[in-house]
Amino acid sequence: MDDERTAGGPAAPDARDGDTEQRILRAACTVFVRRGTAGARMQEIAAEAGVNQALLHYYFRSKDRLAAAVFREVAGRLVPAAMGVLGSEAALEEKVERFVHLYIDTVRQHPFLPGYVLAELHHHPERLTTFVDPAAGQPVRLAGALLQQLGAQLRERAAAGQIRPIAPEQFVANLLALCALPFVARPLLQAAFGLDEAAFERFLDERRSELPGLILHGLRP
Amino acid sequence: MDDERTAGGPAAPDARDGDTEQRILRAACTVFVRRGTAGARMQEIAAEAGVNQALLHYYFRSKDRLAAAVFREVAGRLVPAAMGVLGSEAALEEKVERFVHLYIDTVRQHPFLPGYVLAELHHHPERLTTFVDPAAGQPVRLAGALLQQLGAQLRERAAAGQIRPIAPEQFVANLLALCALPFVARPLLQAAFGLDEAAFERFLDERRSELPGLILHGLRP
DNA sequence: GTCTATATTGTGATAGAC
DNA sequence: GTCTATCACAATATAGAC
Repeated sequence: MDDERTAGGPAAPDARDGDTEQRILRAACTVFVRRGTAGARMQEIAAEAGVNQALLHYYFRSKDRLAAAVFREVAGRLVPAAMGVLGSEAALEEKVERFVHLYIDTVRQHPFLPGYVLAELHHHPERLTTFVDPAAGQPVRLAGALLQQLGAQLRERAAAGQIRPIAPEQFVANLLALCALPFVARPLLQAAFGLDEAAFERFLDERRSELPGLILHGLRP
Repeated sequence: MDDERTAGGPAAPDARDGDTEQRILRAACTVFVRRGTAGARMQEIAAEAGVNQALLHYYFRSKDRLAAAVFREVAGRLVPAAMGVLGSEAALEEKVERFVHLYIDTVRQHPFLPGYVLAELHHHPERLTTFVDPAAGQPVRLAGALLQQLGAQLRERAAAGQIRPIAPEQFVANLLALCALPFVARPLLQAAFGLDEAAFERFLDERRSELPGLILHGLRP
């Protein structure tokens, strides 16, 4: 189960790919996301990385610093991309579809990621500083430019009679909710609906194609 | 912050209301929901209950058994009620509105509850047996009667041209998503939208009144 | 039933050889 | 940089007096 190795660069001295710090960080991501921060064990991370526990402290000093590094790593993947979509110049329909597809396609490969990020923010709100714009001290301007731009877009459409008025905060919350919850609640849904892994994947496929239409229909006047 | 006491029954011998086992269980709920199972400490629970740590083991034997009791307790509050609404004989519009109001009104008093339940199901899927119908071995018949009844209702409406067709699984997932996520993602939303506690409460008010309409509009043909 | 004291791990972290 | 060995303490669990 461990110690699987890639083809291996020709000059790899000990048959383990990548430099050690990266391997440890990747292993830590796996374990922290799987077990949660409080449930993760340094020993399990070391084993997953194929090194011993002392090296973890050599590179990251303490479990808490390693946890912070992990959070930056995994949250940094999705959040900026998602905000990029919402803050782009695209039309509303385009934004919704791109957001849904980006979110589901990305998270599918790491199903426990949303649950980890959200739980971590509950237990360690200070990690929000990860997203803070150093200049403004504001969480990466979702509160600022993005929300305002989106709000203007929604008001325009409403004024033209194309959609019903909706606050941009509610709009973003709906989008996030409909995309994220199937992953966060996966064990519950699989049991309640009686779905095995394959059936759940089909459930996600169906969602991916139907959500954009559903969201936009909900806004029609 | 602790040791607050009620008016007190006249025959209360040591001025602490309720019997000890109940006090411990309630304290355990508070701490487990706040910290998560792995992060909860027996000592903190003992302090919260106003007793010492040994009593926890006297009544519940081990941390794991206490955790199981807590999960039964808190999950047992909401899940059956929500399923009762969805499985009732009411019309679709009625079901949606009652579900949204029930969910938001109930969870508002325990904001971290959904996050706890969902995280717990990730880390301890075996707790799903809490919901298992002892007879059928099926998770409390959401997979069975309820889902079928709801599916029939949705198909009828679609056949009458009143809504677009939708699988009952997707419908339930949407309902749960739109209600639960604001609580699960509360720290993120508050920061991203720049809302203090009072503003977030208003955000929830708005959601409570707008969600039913939004959900039903999303289904129109 | 409830307490104090203590046993017994588990777990993050460090020292020091190589 | 990487390892083995070990420390120090936190946390669950138990023993036994009252």
